Amino acid sequence: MSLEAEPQRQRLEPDARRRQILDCAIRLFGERPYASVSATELAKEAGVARGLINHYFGGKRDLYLEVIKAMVTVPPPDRVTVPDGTLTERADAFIDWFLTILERHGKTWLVAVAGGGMASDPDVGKILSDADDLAADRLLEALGPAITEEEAMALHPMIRAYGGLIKSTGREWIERRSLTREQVHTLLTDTLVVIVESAIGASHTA
Amino acid sequence: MSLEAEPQRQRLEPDARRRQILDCAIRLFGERPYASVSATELAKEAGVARGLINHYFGGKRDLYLEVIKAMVTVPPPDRVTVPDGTLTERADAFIDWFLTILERHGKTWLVAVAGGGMASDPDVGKILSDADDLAADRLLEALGPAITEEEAMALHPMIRAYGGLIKSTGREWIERRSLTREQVHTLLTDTLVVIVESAIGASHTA
DNA sequence: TGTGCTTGTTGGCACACTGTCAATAAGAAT
DNA sequence: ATTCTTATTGACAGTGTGCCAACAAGCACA
Repeated sequence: MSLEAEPQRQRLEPDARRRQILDCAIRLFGERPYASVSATELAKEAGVARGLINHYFGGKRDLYLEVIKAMVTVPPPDRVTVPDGTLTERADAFIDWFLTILERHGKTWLVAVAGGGMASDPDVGKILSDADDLAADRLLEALGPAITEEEAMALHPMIRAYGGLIKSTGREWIERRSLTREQVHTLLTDTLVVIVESAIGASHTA
Repeated sequence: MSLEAEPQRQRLEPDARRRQILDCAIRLFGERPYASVSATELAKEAGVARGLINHYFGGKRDLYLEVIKAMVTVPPPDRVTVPDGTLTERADAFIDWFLTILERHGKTWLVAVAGGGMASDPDVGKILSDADDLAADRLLEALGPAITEEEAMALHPMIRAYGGLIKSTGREWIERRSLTREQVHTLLTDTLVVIVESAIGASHTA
């Protein structure tokens, strides 16, 4: 007796449907660990048949890879960092910018960098590793002309490692609330400067 | 026709059987990620019925928690670190000792600290977090009387975060082989000294 | 040596989850 | 109104897991 009975099924453009499922997956995987989110629940939450997930993404696992990829791609490549200044000033500015965007997307970012709980998975590890590479490049770029090209090459793996410090420090700040933003800022800036100066000094003497 | 037909079933002491299954689980979970190791395979590998795993550990998940717990408990509480010397010397000695034991148990350690691929799981996270706490305590203790009790309190979360740097740096060294032991040694020592001095300096002025 | 008992051990049952795929119908084109 | 494309569905088969009653290995006792 309804005037406009909604059709049982709603046809959407493949891209739209794919995006809808992906958004729903990002939300659910952001709240609970991978294993505790069933494809059935995911489909129900998205108001879709479970088979559609396999149709669009191949499988639950593949969908999860997309989620992680979307999560680690969060930070936009802003360029608000000062283009000149001493190494310390540059590092300071970069960390400050990063902490600001971390203050917003912090929760999501933490889930992502933890691998969502599957860091040992080769494919997941690859995604996270690539994200680390990109982040390291961004950071080295932000430090600007203070370092040469070959110095950047040598620094790259160290900055990758430094990324681990960023993550754990961020976790202490956002999740455990055991550090203030000022403490985090100081710690990350100081260590970054030391790492860069130490490595550059070593490369100069070598 | 066998002279001494082995009995189909072999009765073991509960502790022995439990240890046997746990050892087997440590080996398998150390090689492949959690999801790809089935309880069936685990039981077959251990030469036991699958039901026995549930009987002794409750479930595959609970067994996994035991494995992680066993893995992160690897580092023995040695006391070879120099009891006196400057902060830099102490840090240097500690890092050197740590890198040496890491050279042996490195592979296992990396699997463990990555959460084996389930870091987002609350229970797994708790185990890793406790391990981080213990490691931070050990490190602060190794730095010795150079820092006071309340300084150690304030430093604790920072050292926890520093643990993240240790992990990522160790991964670059052991897994990716993008850094040499000397580079790792220098990086970790320098950053540790800076973190401690910076925090202590701040607490002195405060 | 034979018998009974304790309990470590087994195999099968029921349930949940996942990937696959042919059948279905929503929506545009005619 | 009808046809056609294809997004969408529901069911099926396979696999993994927790649970539990039945079984027997090894010890104690007569």
